Amino acid sequence: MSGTRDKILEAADDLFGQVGYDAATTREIAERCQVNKALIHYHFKNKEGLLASVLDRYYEKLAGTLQGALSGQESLRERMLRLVDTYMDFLSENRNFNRIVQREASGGKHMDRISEHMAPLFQLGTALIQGTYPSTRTGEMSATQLLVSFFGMAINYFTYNRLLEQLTGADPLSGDKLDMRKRHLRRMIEILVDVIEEQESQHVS
Amino acid sequence: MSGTRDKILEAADDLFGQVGYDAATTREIAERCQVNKALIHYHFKNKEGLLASVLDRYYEKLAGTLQGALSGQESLRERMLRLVDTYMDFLSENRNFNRIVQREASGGKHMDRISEHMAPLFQLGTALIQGTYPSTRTGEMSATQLLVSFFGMAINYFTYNRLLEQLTGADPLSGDKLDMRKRHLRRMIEILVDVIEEQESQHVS
Amino acid sequence: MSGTRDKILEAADDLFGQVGYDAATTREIAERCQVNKALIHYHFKNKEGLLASVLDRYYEKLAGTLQGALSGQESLRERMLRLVDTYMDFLSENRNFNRIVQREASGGKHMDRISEHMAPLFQLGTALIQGTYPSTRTGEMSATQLLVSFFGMAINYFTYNRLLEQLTGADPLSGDKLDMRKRHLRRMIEILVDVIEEQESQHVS
Amino acid sequence: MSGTRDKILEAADDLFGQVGYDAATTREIAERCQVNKALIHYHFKNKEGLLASVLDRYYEKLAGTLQGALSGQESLRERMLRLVDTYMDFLSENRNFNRIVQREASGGKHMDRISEHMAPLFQLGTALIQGTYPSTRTGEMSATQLLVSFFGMAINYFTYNRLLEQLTGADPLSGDKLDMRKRHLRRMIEILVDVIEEQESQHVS
DNA sequence: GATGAATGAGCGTTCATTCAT
DNA sequence: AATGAATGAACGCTCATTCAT
Repeated sequence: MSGTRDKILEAADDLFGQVGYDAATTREIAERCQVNKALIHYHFKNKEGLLASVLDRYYEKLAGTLQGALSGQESLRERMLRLVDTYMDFLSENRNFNRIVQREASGGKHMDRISEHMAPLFQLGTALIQGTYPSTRTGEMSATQLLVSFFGMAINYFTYNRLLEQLTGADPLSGDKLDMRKRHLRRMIEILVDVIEEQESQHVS
Repeated sequence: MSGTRDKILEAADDLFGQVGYDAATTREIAERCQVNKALIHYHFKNKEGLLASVLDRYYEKLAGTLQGALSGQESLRERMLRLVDTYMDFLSENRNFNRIVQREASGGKHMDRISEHMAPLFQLGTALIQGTYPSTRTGEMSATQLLVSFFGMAINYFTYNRLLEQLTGADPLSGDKLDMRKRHLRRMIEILVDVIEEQESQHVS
Repeated sequence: MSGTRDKILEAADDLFGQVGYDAATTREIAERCQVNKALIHYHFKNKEGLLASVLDRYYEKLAGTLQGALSGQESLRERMLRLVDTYMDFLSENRNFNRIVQREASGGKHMDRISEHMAPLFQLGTALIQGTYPSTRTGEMSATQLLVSFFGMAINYFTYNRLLEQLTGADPLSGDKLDMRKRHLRRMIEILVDVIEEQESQHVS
Repeated sequence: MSGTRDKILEAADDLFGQVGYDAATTREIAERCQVNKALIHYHFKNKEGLLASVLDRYYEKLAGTLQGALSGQESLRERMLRLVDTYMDFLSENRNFNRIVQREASGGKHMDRISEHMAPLFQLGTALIQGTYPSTRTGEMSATQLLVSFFGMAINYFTYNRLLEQLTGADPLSGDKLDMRKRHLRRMIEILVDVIEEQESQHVS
């Protein structure tokens, strides 16, 4: 049993989340989990491999979580409402995830690795929407445009939580505030699905 | 004449945008603009001071741009439609801006400086919306929630443009694609303002 | 085996002695002992830590040496005569010691560390003298005044040895000249102990 | 009128005294006297030239002071008593002098310059003593030995004033304490001149 | 005399990584 | 699986000094 590997992963996850990949040092990671510095390279080959493992772990968890939310027999509207909740919960419970991904996705050498992880999730989403609503295949309200928007709405609440905290004086990640945000996003879903369904009826005719 | 200062700013802007603040080195910045390494510290005191100057320059430009878009006698709806266009153009013409800000806003030591810059812009936005639509003072469709959402929709298109490129096979930042995104966002504005105005009429009664 | 640590200490000792702490560079220390520059920081954390270790080593040696000289059953006069010899031998055999200490004791950031090392030695000396000759507790011939004087007589011969060399044309640190200096200091001891014992007899009456 | 030159000298004197030649930077010297950094090189050629000027100024002052004390028709004993007072006053009024000299005399590249300054003063002293007391030409109580001793007694009180302050809890450079030290040194003169005069009478016979 | 900009060398320090044990 | 020592490259930064104006 290699509890060491997990301890390193945990520490790296924390430090990457707090200061970013480049500012994080193997020395501090090793110190945080009380492990010899050289062991990081023994277990993960190098610093990049460590980040890859951290990301892999997250996307594995995320894929499972989202799949669970998307499956089922309810209407797409219902499943999307559930998805938003699930995703917000995931971001809330794994705050380092968004911190790491937002940073590395904004350019730099790890951008592609993240793209690779997200592509199948994104494609699953567009396929699902387009399957139900053919009118979303193209145009200004295409599934792609909608997904990017929803993705942005969800993620940015976490990315700029410090700004929001400063502006509102309250912790945006507390249970209350997070619930309000989830209500907002569900409302957005309702509004947009209404719009799409109306557009769909015109599209068919 | 202090063209040197500007040359350094330009180079730093580029490198910060490409690899991030931490991965950027003063040595490479100096090389890129053919300037002595020590001059960076002469003109900006610090690597941190250099980032601060880069950010200041952007937020100065942005504040001017947004103010121009928000002023005028048209309805708020009109002004918001114009604002979205203006903001998207700004992000398109200053692509490093989003790269730098997204990274540094996701935690780390420069988060607060960014918050300080964005706070007044954000407050201006909420004040404007709440002034016209009192029903947006609280609740799931509050001005704050709406602003975070719009901000996220706009920004994320740029943040994940590489993912979109990979998925669609086309450059999301080309004129065509960018116009489509702007149309999407304007449509979102129309939809939401409709919703708010209806909600407003009920709120008054 | 940590011979590396000692090699670094030796080289640092030499260079600090020759050019002073500030003018000494870690790079040259590393070169002198054929050791990787980074190892200095691995073993001593800091350039400051390196100086601290150099000083500690000296004061440890010195404390042992002086304790050996002061112990015994002979009269204080005898022990002081022996002490002077021992101290002069120590300074002669560890010439960098005086060079380093004189420089750093003359103000600057390491002054306090040196004071801390010397304080117990100094206090031991005064206690010993005052114990034997109560009349030296205060006044112009107090133990403190006498110790400072003797300390100065001994040290300055080394500090200004280059001046003396220039004036006399001979090496003041050669065996002959050093012996003469030791005879001078012993004679000073004899003279002053005579004075103190006479003063003591008047003091008692 | 070049008040600038003097302002620089003053600032350099202070900083050299506080942190030493190597740790002092031209930038801080320039800042302290509100003068452009480049002007230091205009007025003093380089940093070494600045130290040379600082030292020259001191030794000029010192030579005048000592000459005044040594001249006169009184006995050598009287003149030496006066000299000790004068010298201690000089050290007290020019505390940076001793700080700078002790540091640079302890090895390093400025040692020789200091030796050159001190040699004539030292030779004057030995000539004077040997002229009056021929028995001090050689031996353990030679004029040279005596001068080194007195020099050391005087100087070391200032060099180790911080240690003394820590040990006694009082400022050794206050008027009271300084007077006591001067009394001690005068007493030492009396004692030693007595010894020499006795030795002299035996030497003649 | 005085200044702001510029320079090249070098500073102490830290990095990810390797290696022998 | 684990460790302490070692490595070479590079880091941000500061230095004394120069130069054109």
